[in-house]
This record gives sequence, C-alpha cells and structure tokens, in this order.
Amino acid sequence: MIRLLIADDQAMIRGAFAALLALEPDFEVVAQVATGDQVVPEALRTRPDVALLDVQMPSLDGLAAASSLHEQLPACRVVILTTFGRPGYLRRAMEAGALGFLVKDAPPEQLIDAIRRVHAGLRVVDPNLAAETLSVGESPLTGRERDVLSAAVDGGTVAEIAGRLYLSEGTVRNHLSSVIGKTNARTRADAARIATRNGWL
Amino acid sequence: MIRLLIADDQAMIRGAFAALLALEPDFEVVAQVATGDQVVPEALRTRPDVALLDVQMPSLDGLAAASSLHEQLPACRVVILTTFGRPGYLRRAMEAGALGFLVKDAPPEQLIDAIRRVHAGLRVVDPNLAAETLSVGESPLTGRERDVLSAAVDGGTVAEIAGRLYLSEGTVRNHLSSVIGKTNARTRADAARIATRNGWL
DNA sequence: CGCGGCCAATGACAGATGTCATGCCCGGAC
DNA sequence: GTCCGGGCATGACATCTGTCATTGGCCGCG
Repeated sequence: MIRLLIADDQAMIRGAFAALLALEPDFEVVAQVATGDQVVPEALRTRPDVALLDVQMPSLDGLAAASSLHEQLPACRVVILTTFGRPGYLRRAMEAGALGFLVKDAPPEQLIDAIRRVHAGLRVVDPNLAAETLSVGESPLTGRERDVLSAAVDGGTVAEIAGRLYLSEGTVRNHLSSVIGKTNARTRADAARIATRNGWL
Repeated sequence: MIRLLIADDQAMIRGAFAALLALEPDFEVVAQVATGDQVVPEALRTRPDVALLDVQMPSLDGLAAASSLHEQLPACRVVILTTFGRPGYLRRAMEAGALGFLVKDAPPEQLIDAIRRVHAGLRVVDPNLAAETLSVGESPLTGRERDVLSAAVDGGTVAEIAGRLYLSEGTVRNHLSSVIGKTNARTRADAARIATRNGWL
C-alpha cells in the first residue's frame, strides 16, 4: 500500500486527483493540503510514502516545500506536478531532492506509473522537458538582476522599481539593460516574459 | 443518469475529473476531448446531457465552443470551468448560453452539485465572481484598441506592432495611450496586465 | 441632415527608457 | 598580494513612449 499526500491550491483539482488515485488498489490518499506551508506538518503527522506537490501554491511554493520536506522527512519521496513545464522549475525540483517531475498535460496513467516508480526509489522526469532544460541552461541572471526584473514584471516604471528596491534609477536601468541583453529580449516586458517562461524568476 | 462530456486540454486533469465524477452513481462520463473544436462533433455523437468545458483550450477556447454547442445542440447544458476567475469570462460565458460557471478552486462537491442543478435547468454561478463581474463592468476597449493591446502583450515595440497590424506608428501610440487611460494603467505593460486580469483580451 | 463614435494619420513635445563609458567598493580566486 | 566579477552609482546620449491637438473618412442614429 502506497500512502499519498496531495498538495494543490485548487480544491477541485486536489479532489479530482484524490479520486483518480484512490481508484488504484495499492494507493491510499492519507492527506490533502492546499498550501506549501502545510506540507511538512501534515507529512509528519500522516507519514506518507509519496508526496505530490504542485508548483504553484500560496505562501510557500511546491519547490520550497519539497526541499524542506526532503530535509525533515527523507523517507517521503517527492513528485512535483505542474501546469507549466518551465525548465527552471525542473532544475530547482531536482535540487530540492524531488524524484519525480511531471506536467499536468501528461496522461493520468503516467502519473500513476510515476508514483509507483518513485516509490521504488527511481527517478521519473518528463523527457521533453528534460531535453528543453538542458538546451535552455541555467539562469544567466545575477541575484540582483533577478530582483530588479521581478519588480518590473507588473509593469511599473523605473522610478517605482528604484524606490521599491532602494536603488538609484540609473542602477535599475543598468540592471534592466543587462537583463535585456542576456535574454535577447527587445524590451523589459519581453525580458520578463522570457525569464518567466524559462522559470528564472 | 446524467451523461457528461469533459473538455480540458490537460489530459491529467481531464482524467482526474472523469474519475471524480464517475464516483457519483447518477453520473456517466460519455466523452472526453482535449480541444475546443472537438466538442461539437463529439457531443453530436455521444449526446451528453451536460458538457464541462475548460476556458483555456487550444484551437477554440471553451467560451467559443460553448456558443456553437449551445447553437447546435441546445439540449446539452453547458458548465464552464476555469482556473482563472476573470470577470470577462463570466460575461462571455453567459452570452454563449452557458448555465454554469465555476472556478477550479471551489470544492469538488460544488462541481457535482452544480452539474445536478444545471442538468435540472438551473443557473449556477460562483457568487464572488458574479459580484466582481458587476463591479468591473464590461470592457471599455474598442475593437481596435483590443487588437493593438493584444499585439503588445508579448513585449514588442511600437514599430513591430504597427508592422504587424499595418498601421502607422502614431496610430498605434494613440491607441495604446487611449488604452492606458481607460485602464488607469501607468505603462502599456501594466495595461496589458490589467486587461488580461479582467478577461478583456 | 447633423452629431457623435470609431478609426487612421500627422506633427510636436516632454519625459521615460535603453545603452555606454567610467568609477568605486568589496569579496573570492589565483 | 593581484586580479576579476558582481553590485552600485553617475553622467551623457540617442531613441522610444505617452500625450495632445488636429484633421479626415466612415458609419449609424436621431
């Protein structure tokens, strides 16, 4: 019997996954949580064999939750599940100690299969995404560049970003210029789009 | 017995919903499709009582699929299901003849309940979203403004947008300026964000 | 018919943005 | 120790953006 924990912020999806997985005779869903910070406490209480974590969750995302879970309960294997197949996510998931990484548009059998494999200690990664991750490479952005770009995604002006980060406008412009160069973007908005798509933010 | 059609581009979600709904003794999932353009043909073949349509689907979105389904098979009630509770979606869903509108972070029981109610001919709408829709109001954008803003979302320059739409740069700037004013945004990127959030694109 | 709205375009202007050169400080690598 | 890269800043520059006034053509409506 494989004991499962499901973490996803969307209740309907969570319930649907639980229903899907409960159909398997050797699966048992022992916990469901909606936020990242509930993962570790609930896992310590219910001792699942495998944790299914969505990347997008409020208060603590699935990747961060994975790493603290891996640290505090190494016996529990982690499968990361996400809507968006972003290269950076996969890289971070691996660094966080996850064994499995799936995108939600794969067929359900693949999830079921992945859970069994991961439970057996094997790694399971979407092959297309793995290839893309290798081709995209790591984020070329420095820490500060990432900060500045993150502050720019909501469409604010340079002055606002500078104010928010306590920097001079010139410095913000320099960082943004550097980011635009590194991402081969044409404008700051384009750079934000590219960095987001690659999971660099 | 309520016969169901499920349309969602993400196979895993589709399968999970199917599993969840099949647990109900009076539900029967008779069709699953991945794209909007498959909805009508499949519905004509399988004659479902209720169609569950996701908004985000390739080639034809759930809202467009809803309206042609409503036209060609009025007996089939439509429930729109979406990840993003955007006011504009709800408005368009109602115009397309949908009876139900739910966001995916509602609990699963609500979906089950909604299907039964919709099957009985009742309307089911998320109350929070309904309130927000009323407060946000209709899109203030003219057709051309929407075109220009849509072409601007990917972060291109004015020159690129002008080229793509066969307009002069000045005209594009005028439209963008108008959009920025109407959305109370500070920059074009901000306007794009606001319009997207409201489902105006 | 005239009015108003949408669309397209032009010209002009202030201000924002992206780029570049240059300088300083710091910490880690050699 | 020196060297180098990251972070921060300044100043200068060309260009791009956002705004405004104005013009004209094209509907649709009273």
